[in-house]
Amino acid sequence: MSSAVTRARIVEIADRLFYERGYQHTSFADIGAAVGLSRGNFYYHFKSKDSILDAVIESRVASTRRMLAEWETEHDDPADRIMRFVEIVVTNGPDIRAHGCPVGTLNTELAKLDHALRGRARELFTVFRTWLRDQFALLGHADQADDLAMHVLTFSQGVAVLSNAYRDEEFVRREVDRMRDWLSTYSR
Amino acid sequence: MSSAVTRARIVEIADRLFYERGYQHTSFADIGAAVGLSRGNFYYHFKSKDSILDAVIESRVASTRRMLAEWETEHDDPADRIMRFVEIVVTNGPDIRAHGCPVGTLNTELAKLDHALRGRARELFTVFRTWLRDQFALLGHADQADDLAMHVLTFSQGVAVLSNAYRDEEFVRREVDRMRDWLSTYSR
DNA sequence: CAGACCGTAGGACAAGCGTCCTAGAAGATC
DNA sequence: GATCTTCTAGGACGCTTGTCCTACGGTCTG
Repeated sequence: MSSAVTRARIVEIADRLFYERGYQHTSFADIGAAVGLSRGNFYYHFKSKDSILDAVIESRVASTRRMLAEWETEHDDPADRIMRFVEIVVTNGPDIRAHGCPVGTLNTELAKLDHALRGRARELFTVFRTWLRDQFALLGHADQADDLAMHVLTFSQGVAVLSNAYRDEEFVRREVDRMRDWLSTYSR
Repeated sequence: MSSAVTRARIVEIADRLFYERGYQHTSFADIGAAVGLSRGNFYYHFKSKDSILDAVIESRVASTRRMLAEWETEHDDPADRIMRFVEIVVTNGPDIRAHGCPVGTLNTELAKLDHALRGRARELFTVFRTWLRDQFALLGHADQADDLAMHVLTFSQGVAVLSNAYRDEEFVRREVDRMRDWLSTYSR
């Protein structure tokens, strides 16, 4: 099979495993078994575990950008776009209850490891942050847009951690409602 | 040295290392080196790594209860007590920026590992949750006390994750201010 | 002083890890 | 069809992990 295709499959599966079990707790052998490749053969595609992580982060950044761009075409009102983000914790509820937020948990893990790719992982937050900032600016709050963006991120991370700990769907719904009320005071 | 004293020292040091570097990433050898004991000798005090974790969680639960009891003697107004909790993210700012919230990150890690002690770690959240609930009940909001308690926890976890990712002190301050305003609508 | 007991040191162990190597299969090129 | 490149299998390597064992130095009891 072509190298590019195999590489993409490795990244896709590593992405899922890193999310579900964490980076440290996912071994070369795990990825190899899931992809259907021998462990040693990995070295042809990726020279180290870190380089797989790097590719996974890059892939996540790209797909996040795609998703946000799509939301912009689907909603004209920036407030609707922001709510679309807020509701991720409902839309992806089952995954988040089981494994937390992909962005938050990766950042938390890499911070503990003092990992070289910590900075790259933070970019994932920044993609959302700048996008949210832009939406608040469009709503006429350019002066405090970044602050409001960070507040929305704070909400989503808090909900993710606690819904993961308690596996409580109702709690998520109540927090989303609260967020909707808060957001309405910043809408047109 | 007496067994009880050594045991307590192991727990104390393991507690710190688990917080700073994560559970998985802390080895028997690490703890041994930090305590000043040979690796093998550990088996005299703890029969497994999990049993150390269990002791660490127990110790954290106990010290959290002590702290909360102390806050009750220091503040008569439940709103002041809640603010004392809210301000943890400022008081322990440097640690949280460096290593996240001890409770949140442990729960997140154990969830990924699908670890047997996940439930015990959740107790740490519950200690805060029930205490906050009691404070809101004292403020006359018994009907929605648990919901409000969870909202405060959501705030603290969200702030912890993001201040850890961005190492941003100003952000924390702004979120605490926002929380203070929100809380004032529930005070007497 | 003799013996029992508590705490320790240090290494053996099997397994798993990330990394690396080599030989061969598969496929493309001429 | 021969040759060269691309991809793969499978295992060796050195290291670290959690676990376990045995033998030694202290301390206290009779």
